[in-house]
Amino acid sequence: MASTSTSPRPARPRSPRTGPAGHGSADLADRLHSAAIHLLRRLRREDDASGLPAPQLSALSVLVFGGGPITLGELAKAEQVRPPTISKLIVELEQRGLVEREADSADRRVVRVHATARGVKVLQEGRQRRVAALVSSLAALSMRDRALLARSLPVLERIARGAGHD
Amino acid sequence: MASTSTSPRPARPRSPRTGPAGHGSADLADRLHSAAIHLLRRLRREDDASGLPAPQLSALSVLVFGGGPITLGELAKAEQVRPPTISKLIVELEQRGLVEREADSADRRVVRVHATARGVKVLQEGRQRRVAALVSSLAALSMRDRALLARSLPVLERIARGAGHD
DNA sequence: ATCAGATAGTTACCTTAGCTAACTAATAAT
DNA sequence: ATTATTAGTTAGCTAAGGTAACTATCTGAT
Repeated sequence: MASTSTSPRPARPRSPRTGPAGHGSADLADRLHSAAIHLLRRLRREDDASGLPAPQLSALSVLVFGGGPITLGELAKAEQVRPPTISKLIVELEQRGLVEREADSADRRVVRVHATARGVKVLQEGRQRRVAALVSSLAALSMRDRALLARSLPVLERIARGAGHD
Repeated sequence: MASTSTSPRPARPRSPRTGPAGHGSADLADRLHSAAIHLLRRLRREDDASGLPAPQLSALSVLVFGGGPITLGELAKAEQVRPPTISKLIVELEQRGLVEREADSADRRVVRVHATARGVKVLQEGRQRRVAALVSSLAALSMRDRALLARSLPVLERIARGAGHD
């Protein structure tokens, strides 16, 4: 059957809730919100098969691909969470042997963290495991839909980061 | 400056992590995952300003827009979570006076829930509050980007629901 | 040189979301 | 009637997120 993507929106696609009006930024925002919730719920379940929880994976990937050790404060900012949240998160990653702390010689308040070799390995494996289900969904899409998604991702990423916010 | 959206992807848009290769379904999945995490984190913070937590809002909106009372099992399925999760969630919504249970006369095992008048009201207010920040981000997008996002949403929704999964 | 303020993290404590396992209660099947 | 199945709940776990209050260090005035 025809993919739903190319038609702009057939009244109410299939979601049980489309919001009040059905068009405009509010509706868009609402559906985006809902889609994000369900996407993450789905990924969380897949990932429980021995992967890392999503926030830990996310933080670890900052460490691995961010190039070099960074401070907890920088990490908190990158991950858009409060210091205590990062603090705990790092403790857990540390207990799993995936990251290590290093002291800053100049300023002894700051703590820098970097991924261990095992952290890098686990990240890559976990990433694969986690996205495997997504990949199969993506593979099931038509080329057009996949291309559409790929093109809209930068936009998505910008608003996820809070562009146009303050 | 030019919006980043229309160009497919300028090497590394601005995210500190783009993944290993930088193309293919795995990369797409990875970035989608990351975007969803950050989007929800952002919304959670906005919403704490007196709104409901995201999962509660999501469940409530199923009740409000789903048309008529539904059983906990159906709700669990709609929300893609396990029964105990829904059970607790409903308890909380109930304590806030936003939903009510009703017994099924035919089968006394099942519990149906429906939103109260207050539930409907709170949903609408909460929804507005929650998406307000998103709306402002969306409003800051170019028309092209917004249209792009709108077109890709049905695809996003499908994969969020697990299409092509099993 | 000291002492007030700012900054980086941590600790303690709370709420919520999600899960599995084990349970109760009710219905369906043999 | 007994057994099996189904709907929800309870108990107990892990983890993410937050605020408030704390320690430790650094910076800047005086």
